[in-house]
Amino acid sequence: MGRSPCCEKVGLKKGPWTTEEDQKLLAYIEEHGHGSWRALPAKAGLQRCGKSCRLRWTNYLRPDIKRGKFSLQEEQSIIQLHALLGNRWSAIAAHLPKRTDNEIKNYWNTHLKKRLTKMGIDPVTHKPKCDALGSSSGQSKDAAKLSHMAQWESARLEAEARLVRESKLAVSNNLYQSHNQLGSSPSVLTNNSTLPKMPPTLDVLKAWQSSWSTTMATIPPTKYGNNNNHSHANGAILSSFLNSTNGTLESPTSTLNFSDNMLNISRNIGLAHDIFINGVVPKQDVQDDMKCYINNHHKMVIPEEMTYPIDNSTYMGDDALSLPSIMENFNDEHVQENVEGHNSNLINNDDSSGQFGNGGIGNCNDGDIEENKNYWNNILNLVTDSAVF
DNA sequence: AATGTACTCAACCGCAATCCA
DNA sequence: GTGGATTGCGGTTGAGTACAT
Repeated sequence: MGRSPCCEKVGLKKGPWTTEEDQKLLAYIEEHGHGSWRALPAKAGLQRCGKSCRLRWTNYLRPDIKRGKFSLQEEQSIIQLHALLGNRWSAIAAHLPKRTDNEIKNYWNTHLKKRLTKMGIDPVTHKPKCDALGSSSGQSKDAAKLSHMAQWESARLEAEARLVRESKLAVSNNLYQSHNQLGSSPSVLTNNSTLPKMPPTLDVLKAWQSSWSTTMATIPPTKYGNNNNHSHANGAILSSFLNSTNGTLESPTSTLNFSDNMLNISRNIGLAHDIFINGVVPKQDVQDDMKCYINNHHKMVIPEEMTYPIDNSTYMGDDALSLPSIMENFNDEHVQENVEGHNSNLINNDDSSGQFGNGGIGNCNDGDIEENKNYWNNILNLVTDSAVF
């Protein structure tokens, strides 16, 4: 039988869009929003299928799209993210503001892939091609560790990307609602059926929490000590984050509106990320403080002998925030800044982030860390050099 | 100037996931 | 629980352009 076409193809135009078509589509979406792509072309007076309209909008006409040459930093980010995520362009795009997955994919295929190949680096594995056979057992062991780290980081990035997307959705949802409440010009947006659905935030966080537990449980017990303790600790911290919103999200009419909540939660995940992933470890009294807080507020007893997940050599000093102070600082004006900071951690080629070096991911020993650093530095240096010439 | 080749990137295709009645 | 509709995503195509011969 074959697959039925996504829409009636007879008489529908294909190929490049004309400026007139662009204007029609833009005008329609500006006035009505995009509820159903299937019905949109007819309403907008376009001889196109809905899918084509959606694509044109998401990849070209959307106002929040940056076009033009990729910066060196963007290139570096794409290479780093591709090494971790593979061809998951939408996940990569979530970390590159204002760039579409299609654009990144094209740029990778036409520029970066070739450049890496020229450098003798396999664009799929991101390893030097001469190492492709993985000759010695030590190398394959390292490769396995890196692969494990990549998988782990990949899962985290995916959740983070999803959170960012949902946060954006929530913000736009609030904007729509504010817009309507202000009694602006009539719009289809006043029709509830066309409003974006509230994201399943608690589900996301619970999935996140569960992913922490399961992933941490797979990490071998080297510097992390007892894995079970870690998954419990992570679960406890994240439970407290969940419970800090009383187990439910405030309604948009409460003092803390939905998007604020999203930002707060994002921020706390970012802070948890700093603590557990970036290896930022508060000193002992702050750790005790955290345990005490969890105990008092959530009736969860944290065993005294619980080891901190990361080597104390990465102790961050007196500026460390205790969990209670994190909780109590929900509404400060730096929330947005912090969230953005955490989201862009990966983009910064900055060792202080610890993402690719300083004891950041999983159970790296010093050798692994050095190797990772060297690997990335090599790639980035090569990219920088080739970009100059 | 004409022709061939390589490159770019917008757009398409089709599968998979998700939504919803 | 089910099936159709819708949306998201990654792979691929091909028209337009730049460059080489």
